[in-house]
Amino acid sequence: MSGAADAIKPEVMKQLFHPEIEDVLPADVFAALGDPIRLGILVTLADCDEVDKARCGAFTELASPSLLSYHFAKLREAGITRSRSEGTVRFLSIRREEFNRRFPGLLDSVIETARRDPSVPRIKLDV
Amino acid sequence: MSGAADAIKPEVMKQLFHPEIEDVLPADVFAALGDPIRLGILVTLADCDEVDKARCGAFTELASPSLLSYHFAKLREAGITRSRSEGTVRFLSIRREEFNRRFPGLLDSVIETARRDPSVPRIKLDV
DNA sequence: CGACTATTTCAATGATTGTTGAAACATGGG
DNA sequence: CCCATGTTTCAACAATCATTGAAATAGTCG
Repeated sequence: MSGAADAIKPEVMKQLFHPEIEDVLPADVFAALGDPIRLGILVTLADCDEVDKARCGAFTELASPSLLSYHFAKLREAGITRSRSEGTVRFLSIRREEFNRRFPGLLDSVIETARRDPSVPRIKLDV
Repeated sequence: MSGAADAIKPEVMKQLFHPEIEDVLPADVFAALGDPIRLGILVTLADCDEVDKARCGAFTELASPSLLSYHFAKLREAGITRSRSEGTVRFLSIRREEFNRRFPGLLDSVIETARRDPSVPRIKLDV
């Protein structure tokens, strides 16, 4: 429109839906946890969360890209994770503080449960 | 077979399947918890578990008998509850000790989570 | 712009789920 | 034995789920 070059464009990829934490229902949370791949994503995130640098593309050992995207959406829509875009890459993290406020103590025991169990697949993120 | 009258017949209703607690997988547990009616059954049981006198028929506020039976089976097959028959009636209880041994701390935070949330239906058992 | 990479979306599929109502089964009591 | 009661099973159904592969989209870099 104006003659000025739109040089400084803040990288804003399409925003994905994240529910308000108050709107998250327990049954939906548990349903989201009821799949081994998603539990694998969760424990992998939990073991990497301190750096907050878990690229979506780093999970390909768990499933194909498109299937991963499906499972990422399930976790995100259940209020468990947050997806943040940075340039061409998308990062995934656990909504720890919010989730702990909404369901105190639940996340820790879920993660511990999943972490302890060999049926839950996990990968080593190369951060 | 023998001429003796089979007078003393211990009341044995058809045995329902209960998995060994070691065979229970976290993903199946969470899937079983991923339904509001089943969470309602669980918190109702939790609030009545001390007496261990929760008749299956006492849950009819939550759903129809046949639907209840379906949800009871889900909880049972996920290793969360135990169904015990006594004459014509069936009683339901939480497999607390076993479950706590298998997944330490999980059950308590699940029950707390469900108990706190108004989206989980609950009933008052008339014991 | 055009090629390239990362990720999501779409369409299609078979499997599983939650629900309903009718039928079957088990037990106890006349 | 027949009946009443409590509970499960069965058959059906629409809805959702997990999975696949191809296509679309967003951003980066030449």
